[in-house]
Amino acid sequence: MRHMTNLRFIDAVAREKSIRKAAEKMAITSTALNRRILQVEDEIGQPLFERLSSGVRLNTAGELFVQHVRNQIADLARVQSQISDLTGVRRGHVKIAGGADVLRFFLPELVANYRSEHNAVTFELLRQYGDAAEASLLSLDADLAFVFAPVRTTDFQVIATARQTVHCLMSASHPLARKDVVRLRDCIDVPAIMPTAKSGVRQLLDVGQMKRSITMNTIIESDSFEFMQNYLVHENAISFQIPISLEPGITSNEATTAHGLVARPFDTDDVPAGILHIGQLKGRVLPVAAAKFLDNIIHMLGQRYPDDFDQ
Amino acid sequence: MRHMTNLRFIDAVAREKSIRKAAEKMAITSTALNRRILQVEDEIGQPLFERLSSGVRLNTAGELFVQHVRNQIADLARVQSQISDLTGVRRGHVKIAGGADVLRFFLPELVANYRSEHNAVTFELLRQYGDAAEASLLSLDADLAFVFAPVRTTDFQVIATARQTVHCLMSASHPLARKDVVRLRDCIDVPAIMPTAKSGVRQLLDVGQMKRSITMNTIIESDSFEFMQNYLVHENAISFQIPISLEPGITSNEATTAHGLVARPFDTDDVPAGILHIGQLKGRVLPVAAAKFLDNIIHMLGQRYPDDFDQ
DNA sequence: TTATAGTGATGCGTTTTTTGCATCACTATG
DNA sequence: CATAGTGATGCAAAAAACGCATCACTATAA
Repeated sequence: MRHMTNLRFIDAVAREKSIRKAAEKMAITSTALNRRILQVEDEIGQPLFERLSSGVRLNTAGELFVQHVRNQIADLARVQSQISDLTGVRRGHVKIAGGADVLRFFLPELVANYRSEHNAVTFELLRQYGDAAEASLLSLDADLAFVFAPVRTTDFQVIATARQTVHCLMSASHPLARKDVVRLRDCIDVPAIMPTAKSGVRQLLDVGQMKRSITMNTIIESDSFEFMQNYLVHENAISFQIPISLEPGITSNEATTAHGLVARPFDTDDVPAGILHIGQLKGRVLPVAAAKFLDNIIHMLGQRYPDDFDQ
Repeated sequence: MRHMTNLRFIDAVAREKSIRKAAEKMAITSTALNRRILQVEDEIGQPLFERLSSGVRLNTAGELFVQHVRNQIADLARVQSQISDLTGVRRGHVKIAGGADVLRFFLPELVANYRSEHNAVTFELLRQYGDAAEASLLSLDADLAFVFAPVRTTDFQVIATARQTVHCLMSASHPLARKDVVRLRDCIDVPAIMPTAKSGVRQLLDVGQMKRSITMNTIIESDSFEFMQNYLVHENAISFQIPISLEPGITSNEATTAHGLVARPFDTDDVPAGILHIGQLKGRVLPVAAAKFLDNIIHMLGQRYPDDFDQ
C-alpha cells in the first residue's frame, strides 16, 4: 500500500534508531529517507526524533506517533485480510509469540492443520518468553502470545488458559519411572537438567524447591529440548516438561517412544501446576486469519485438556 | 498530513457517491482523483466501488475499507491532539451531535467556558436526533452524541445519563401557571405547540397521551424553540420542553424572563421522564480535547441535576 | 427513436515531487 | 588529532502526479 510507505519508514527508523541503517533495510537512500522524516515532522509540527551523534531516538511525541503508526499498519493488514476473506480465499499472516514449550509439538501440528485448509495464510513463530512475548503484542509484532504469568494485565487480554502440571522426564529404566506421581523429595541428589530460568517450567520448579526447602542437583541448564532429550539417553538424569511440550504417548506406562523415555507428573502439592495463558493485545481486532487460528488453538486445547482448560 | 490524502479522497468519493463531485469538493481534477482511486483499488487487489451510470457506490470490500479509512483519519486526529497536548497547548476539534434541546443553552455555555480556557480548540455542533446522531458516531463524524433512547447499544457507549422531566411552557398569566405540577388532563383542549416527532420530548408526550388516552389539541408542530417561545407571547397556548433546554429561572414561581413565560413540570405518572444519554462510539479512544470536554459535560450535569444524574 | 447531459476511463504533454550523488557540519572514540 | 560514524542540504536527474482533451457508456427527456 503506497500511502503507508512513510509510516513504514518511520517505524523502521524507530526500530533501527538510525536513519542510515533504516534506509539500507528499506532499500532507499539515507538522504531520501531523511527528507521524508523531516517532511513528516514538519507536517506534525514538531520533531518525532531526537538527533544524537550516534543516530536518532524517539522523543515523547514520537513514541505516541509510532504507536499510532504501528496500529495503522496492523489495522490495514486486518482490513486487507478481511477483504481477501470476502472472495473466499483466506489470506493473511499470523504472528505468534510463545516459549519453546508450545513451539515444540503443539504449534507445528496446529499450524500444519490450518495451512492444509488455508494455504494462502503464512505464519511467523517468535520464540519468546513472558515479558518479551507481551512486548511483542504491544508493538504489534505478534498477534497472539502464549504466556505463563501475564504481567501487563492492562494490555494483555486472556482468551483462554490451560492448566499444565509439571512432569518429570527420564529414561524408562529410571527408578522414578515406576511411580505414578513423583514427589520432589524423590529427586534429591538425582542429576537434573534444568530448563532456562525464563521458562515457566523453571519458575514452577523454583517455587517447589522453595516451598519444600529442597535444592535439586542441577547438572545442566538448557533451553533446548533436543539437547535434554538426547542427553537423557546417555546419563540416567531427569528433566522437566509440561504436557504441551511432551511427545504424545510418553506419559503412558511403557516407553513407547523411540528413545525410551517416559514422563511422570509431579505431585502438585510439591510443584504447583502452571497456568498457560493464550492472549492478545487488549481491545485489538485481530485479522481474520489470526482470529480463526485462535479458534483452532482454543478448540485443540479444549479437546486435549478438557479438565484443565478454561475459556 | 500528506500520506492521508488518498484516504481522504476515498472517504470523499464514498460520501459523494461520485468521483467528479468528490473531485470538485477536494479541489482536484476528476481525472486525477479517478486515477488515485484506480491505483488504490489496484493495490488492494480488488475494486472498492461499483461503477454505476450515475456515479459510484461502495461494494462490500469498499465498506470495510472506508470504515478503516475513517478510523485512520480519526485516530490520526487523536494522536495529533495528544502530541499538541504535550507542549501544554491543547489543540483539537470536538464534534458533537445532539438535538435542539442541548444545543440551546447547555452546549453554548459549556463550549464557551471550555474555549475560554483552551482557545486553540474548535467545535462542530451537529443538530441531529436519535438515529442520525448515532450514525454520526459510527461514521466518526461526531465524537460525542446526546441521545434519548440509544438504539445500537453494541456501538453506543453510554458515559453518563441525566433524567429529564418534561415541562409545560406557557405565559405567566396562563391558568396552568398557578399549579406546581401539571397533569395531562389539565391540557385537554388547551392549544398546544408540539415539538417535532423526532425529538425526545415529543416521544415522551406521545407515551403519555397513549397511557391516559388523551389527545391534545395540537395547533402547531415545530422544532424551533425561537418560534415556540415567540408564539406563546401572542396566543395563550402551551409548549413543552425539558429542563436542559429551559432558560435559567423560568421554572421559578414568578416570570423572571423578559418575555414573561414560565415552565411547570408534568406529573411523571402522566408523562414519563426521559433519560438523556451522553455517549461515544464504543471502544474508541477520544482525542484529548473531546475527552476533556466530556469531563466538563459530566461535571456540569452532575452539578445541575445532582439527583437525576448517573455516571 | 434521438438528443442530451451525466458518468467513469485513458492517452499524452507538462508540472510537481521525489530521489541519489556529492558534500557539509558535527561528535563520539581511540 | 585523526577517523569513522551520524544527520542535513544543494542540485541535477528520474519518477510520479496532474490537467486537458477525448472516448465509451447510460440513464433521462424530448
